[in-house]
Amino acid sequence: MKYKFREIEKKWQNYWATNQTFKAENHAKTPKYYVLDMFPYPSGAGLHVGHPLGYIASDICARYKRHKGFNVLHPMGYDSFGLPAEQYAIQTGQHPAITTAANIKRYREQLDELGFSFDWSREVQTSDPKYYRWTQWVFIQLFNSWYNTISDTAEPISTLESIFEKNGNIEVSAACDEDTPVFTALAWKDLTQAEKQRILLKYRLTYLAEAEVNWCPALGTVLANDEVINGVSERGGHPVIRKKMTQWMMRITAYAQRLLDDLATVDWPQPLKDSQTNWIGRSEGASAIFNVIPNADVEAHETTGNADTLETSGSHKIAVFTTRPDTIFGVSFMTLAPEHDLVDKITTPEQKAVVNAYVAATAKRSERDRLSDVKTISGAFTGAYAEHPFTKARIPIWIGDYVLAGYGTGAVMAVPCGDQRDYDFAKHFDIPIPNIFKGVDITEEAFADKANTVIANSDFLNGLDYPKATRKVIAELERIGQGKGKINYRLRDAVFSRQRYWGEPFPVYYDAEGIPRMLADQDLPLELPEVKKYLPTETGEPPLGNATTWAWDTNTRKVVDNTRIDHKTVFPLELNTMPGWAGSSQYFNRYMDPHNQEVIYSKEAIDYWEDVDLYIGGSEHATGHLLYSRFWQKFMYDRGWAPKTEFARKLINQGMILGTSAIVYRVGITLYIKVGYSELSGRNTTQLGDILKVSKKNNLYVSKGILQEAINLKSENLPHWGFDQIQEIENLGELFERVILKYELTSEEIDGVMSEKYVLVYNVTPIRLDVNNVNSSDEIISFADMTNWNEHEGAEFLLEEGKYIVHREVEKMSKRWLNVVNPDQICEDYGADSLRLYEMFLGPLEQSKPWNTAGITGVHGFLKKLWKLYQTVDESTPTAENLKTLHKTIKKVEEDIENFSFNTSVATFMICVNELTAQKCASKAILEPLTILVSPYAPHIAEELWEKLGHPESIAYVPFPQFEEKYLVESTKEYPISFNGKMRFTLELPLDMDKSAIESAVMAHERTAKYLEGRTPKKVIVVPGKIVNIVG
RNA sequence: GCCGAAGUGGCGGAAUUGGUAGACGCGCUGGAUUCAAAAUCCAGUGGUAGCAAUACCGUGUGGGUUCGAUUCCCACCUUCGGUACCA
Repeated sequence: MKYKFREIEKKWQNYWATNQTFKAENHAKTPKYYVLDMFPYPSGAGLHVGHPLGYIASDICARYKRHKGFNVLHPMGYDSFGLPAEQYAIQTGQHPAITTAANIKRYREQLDELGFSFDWSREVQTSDPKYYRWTQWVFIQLFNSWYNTISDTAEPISTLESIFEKNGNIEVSAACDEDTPVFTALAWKDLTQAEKQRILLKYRLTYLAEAEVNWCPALGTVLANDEVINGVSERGGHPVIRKKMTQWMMRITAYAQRLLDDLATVDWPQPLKDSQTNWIGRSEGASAIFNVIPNADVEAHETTGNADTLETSGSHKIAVFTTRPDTIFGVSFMTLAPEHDLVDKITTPEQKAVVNAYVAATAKRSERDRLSDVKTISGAFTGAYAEHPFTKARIPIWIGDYVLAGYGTGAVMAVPCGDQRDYDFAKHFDIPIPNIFKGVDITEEAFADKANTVIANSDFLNGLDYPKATRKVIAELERIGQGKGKINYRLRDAVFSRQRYWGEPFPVYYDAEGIPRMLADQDLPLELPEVKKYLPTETGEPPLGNATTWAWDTNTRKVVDNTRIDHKTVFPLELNTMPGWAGSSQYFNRYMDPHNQEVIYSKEAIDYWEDVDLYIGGSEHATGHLLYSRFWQKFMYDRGWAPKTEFARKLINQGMILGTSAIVYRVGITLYIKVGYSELSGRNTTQLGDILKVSKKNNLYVSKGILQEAINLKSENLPHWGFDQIQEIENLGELFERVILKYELTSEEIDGVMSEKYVLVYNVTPIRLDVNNVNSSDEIISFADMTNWNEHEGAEFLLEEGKYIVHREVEKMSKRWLNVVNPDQICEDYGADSLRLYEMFLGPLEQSKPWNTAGITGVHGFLKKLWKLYQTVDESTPTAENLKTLHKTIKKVEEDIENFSFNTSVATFMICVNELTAQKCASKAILEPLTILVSPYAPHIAEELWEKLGHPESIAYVPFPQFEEKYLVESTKEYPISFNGKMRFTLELPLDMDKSAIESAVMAHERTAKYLEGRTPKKVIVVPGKIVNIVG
């Protein structure tokens, strides 16, 4: 009988669905096991063969654990809020819910085709009001909580209010805004309700704050850092400015230390833990306060300003954070970030113009742009001076964009002798560089070697090393009240507002005083309103500003028409929506009890399932989803809603499956670009005509626009570009994927820059061939005969329009690159079981590897052989050989699954089937357990064979075969006999033979004599059971 | 720059408490079957030399430890991923 995989697979997929084979119960006598995949965003493109990799691995684990007697929870759902659906809505007017539903339907079909053992009865969709009701609920709980840094836990805000009533906030130690005032109980009682709320907002775990964002006025939205390139928006090229906007924030920084510490408790990949550690960025040091020396001119100037600044003028303090407090006597200036609040207040009238110009210039640049341009030193002197806390010396205060507003206090005490950035700044602006290191030359560069530091010229620190000096100076700073030891984190509170339509609405309205108020739990969900258009409003409000029914009636507790807003009982609702990570930060817990309408999940459910035993997903979520989820989980734990502080015990990052793109380059006009040697570092071995990949690594970006412009010029008119132009062409949006470079000159010195090179750029409009349909691209119709483009790698074609080169590149699968391989077609041609096996067989799960459809015939052939093996099954007693093959396989497969080494177990299956076929094994006693072994990997064929073996019920819960050592016990060993470490021949000897007996047996062998050529061996190494090595 | 991962046949990869390098599969070569093809089956397949037995070389490069190194140590090169004026 033929292996009709299509029929078999359909049959069992229907069986599983009809019988709800994989429905998990929230209770069982057996232990629980929770296997989770990172749920997908249902994109319009559907799945490609790379997507299911992790799902297949997790499905194997889930099925294996069922055989092992665990109660397995293996759910799936969709992270269905997101940008693509919204963009599609903007373009077509189609409601995102409609596109999303269609995409989910398509995803579901594709997933079902692959035979996953998901418990679909627990499906969640983040854009479903029944789901996001609970996202909103968590938000409310965060709002109603504060972080007590003494108990180191989140507590209900009501506890804080009662403390305020009794004692004010003097005794309170909490994660709160920097500008929180100190008050007594008496003062608290005198405050109005609104004032009290404003204070409480400074403590809440989610709060409103002015955050600096990339604002694009033309698009009317905030852009993420990676959506801004060279100060303009990636799409449309509109100018982007840095702007402060009121945004919802998450006080994740309250959890920084715990997020760091608890990494030690989870079994996650080290690289992922490292990225989280870096992201949190803990550094130890000290904070120090420098007093600004009052300046009469500034104060005179300020009196003309508003009254607010007047009361604080004259007593400005600059707080800095430093990891090197021991170098405090080396301070020769201070630098503030251009955005620093004090800049305006301390700048002298003479310097005002210069400073304002500099601040304005910096504001125009995006943060990313600033960071990418580290070579240019710029800054301005404020005219103000600060007083050194110890020497009382006058220290000039500068502003410079090398100081970032968002890190530390946005101000640094500059120690040019000990920090290269300060050193460069000092050199550039001719600021003195005092040396405070003993026996160190600082004429060329700063000295930053902590380990070899001996402090000099530093009063009470003289002669001390780094740790001693640090301790001493911190003690001194504390004594004079101008500083203390401090731990600083790079982690910032997360902006939680998005000016988007397709996201969770905040369950928030604003009262008459503009204070945010939460909806009551029972009023949730607050559903997304209908809007006529999905773009920002003309006044620059987020898309929800277009909704006409978007006001909250506190009497009826219903959403009502905006016209009814009276700020008495009807109030405006929040217009922002939540970011993508909101919905994914709790879904793993919601799966435990997904249909609960009373609570987010029942206590029984979460006490039973506790946490995820195995979480599989991509490493791109290392610092986003996984950090935010850990934060939410800790919060839920603190408030008693979750029994575990970490939601996932073990995590595996599956690698990417890469596609092979076919790219045709048209070799266009040559163009001269001067490239600094540094831009091509490491590539000085490039040969004439090499195809050089343009990437971050060599920092040479060439924009389409510039090339097209240049192509229109004749070579003699080409501009002689200098470094400024190079700077300009870096970072431009539309990047070429490849540039074919040809070196013309080796080196030259221009403008004092060493080793510059002229590079002849042959280019180059890469044309991509659709690897699935080479003939489809009109542009390269000339290549129509290249159906087997693989063979044309590197081939050059001379056509009328010019010269073309064909190139293959392995890269991420993407619709855009035309290199996507569709799993549907594979399932059609070879079956889901083949696809599952093949994806596992490709290589280690964690590794990225290229896809090559041709190879699937190997595993498909294996399945056919397996099928054949079962054609004549009998009740015969298995031979010792049969049993050995089987138990060897059981052992290896079991080990492999436990180690997530799926590729090697597929190889083991192949060996097993090859051996059993050779042995002509037909024994049911062998084939029955083999079916179970294979079933997690190739479930359809396993079910079918199981049925053929006479079992009416599904194989899914049949116990895993028990490995028995006794079948593998050997009496002899094929000893490799080596001479000087080189294996020459093998010799079969009894395993129980002792060392000396082995030695004499080997020495007596005729071939030993041959290799010794009459010499007496110096030494004979015998490792019983392993090897014999004769040293001659 | 910093942090991390990795370099093994034509390709994907296997083997690590140091013990027969290249399992398994793809591809390729030859053969069987077929009118032919597909499919299937058999044999071979790291490189060099040789009819062969066999010899030498071989796990990014250079050293080292060891009877023995893909595995351990030192230095370096390359590729990939992340991150970056973090004070």
